[in-house]
Amino acid sequence: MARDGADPQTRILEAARAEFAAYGLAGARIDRIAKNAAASKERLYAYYSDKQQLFLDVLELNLREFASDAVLTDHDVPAFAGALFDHAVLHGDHLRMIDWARLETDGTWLPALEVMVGYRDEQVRRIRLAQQLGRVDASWDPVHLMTLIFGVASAWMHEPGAVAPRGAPADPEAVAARRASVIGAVERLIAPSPIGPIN
Amino acid sequence: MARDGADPQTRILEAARAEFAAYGLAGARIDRIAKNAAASKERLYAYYSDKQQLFLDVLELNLREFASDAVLTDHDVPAFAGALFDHAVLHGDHLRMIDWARLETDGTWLPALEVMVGYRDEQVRRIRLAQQLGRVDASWDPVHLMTLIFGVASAWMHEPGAVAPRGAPADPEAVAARRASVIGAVERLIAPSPIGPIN
DNA sequence: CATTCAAAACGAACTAGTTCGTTCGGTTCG
DNA sequence: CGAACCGAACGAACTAGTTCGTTTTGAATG
Repeated sequence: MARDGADPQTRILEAARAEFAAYGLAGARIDRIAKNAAASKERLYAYYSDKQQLFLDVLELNLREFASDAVLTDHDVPAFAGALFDHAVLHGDHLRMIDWARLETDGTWLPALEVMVGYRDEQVRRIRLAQQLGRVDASWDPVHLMTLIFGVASAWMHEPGAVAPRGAPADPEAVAARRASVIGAVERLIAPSPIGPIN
Repeated sequence: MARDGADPQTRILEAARAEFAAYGLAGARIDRIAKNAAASKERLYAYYSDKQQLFLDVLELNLREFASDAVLTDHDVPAFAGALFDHAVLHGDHLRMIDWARLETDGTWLPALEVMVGYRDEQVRRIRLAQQLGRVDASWDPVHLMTLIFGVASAWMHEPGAVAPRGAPADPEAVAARRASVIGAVERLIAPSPIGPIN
């Protein structure tokens, strides 16, 4: 499954990534991680103190990749939403991992959580700048708008009706249509002065 | 925890509701459910065939309550979003339960899923009607819009940054502000012909 | 009102299986 | 040689589900 030429530590982390995303912290099996990593449990526990620590390491890694992948640039908020959507589609595991963490932990992410908070604050700052530049309606609370954009971009991943039976077929045409809807929605959200004076 | 005067079967179901919402299917403990229900395991297994069946029963119950609680009426889509938001705030357990089910099952909800699909289809139908009445921009694919509205209404529950440490303080003022943002967002989403001809 | 009796419920122990984390002898490789 | 690694096994803890003897309930009956 994951017998890359990489060193065992990396192979284990990579296998853990898939395992935790699929089954969560409680459902993940250490034996399965070791097996899929083509490594021994002895090695796994040589590198990671215990199951939960491995879980948190995986979570932090995912969040770092996410935070460096989907960034608000050029004050283009719709494009940002598109990037969020793309990341969610391409790395569905990351979204699942965040959900697992939210559900299974009592808030002791500490290291991983800081990554998320720092990322969030930075994007909020950029939204505020976009507002000053007139690209985003100034009446929005930027923190609220940020949350709403996340909600819109990940709407399809949390859709209760869409129970893609473990690994969606991911019809490219449907995905493109959804992406367009997300971007269109965000454009409507940020449109300046929808009622107020015409510039 | 839940020693209502009700019969054991109901007490068990109620205790299971809290247990599964908090810990999920894998994390829930049968012993804990029985204890909190002030019932014996012997009774639990007399009423429910096994753990997963109990989980699915709880899920279906939650979905039914949800489906009868948040309904699109009077072609008022923003009010519908408000109702969704209110339900999510008041019954955070239901949202958690849906997330658990999405993450922990391979799609074998069958009974519970039909409730959700039926509900979803009905609301989509009403959105389509609202479009015909000019209350919602006709250029929206109603299914897409439905998903987006769900995403907006539940944005705060899926917010990765907001790690309300198990049972949020739920500052009423902040909740009201979030509710207003959700409704405002949906109003912007559905506003007819933002660019097209002026009727 | 008192008695009876079967169903419902309790509680505690038990079975059988699973899983984390550890240990250890053997093997490869630098 | 020694460090890294594997594979296999093991112990301890935990947990779903079962069993069984006892107690409570509640309705019918005399």
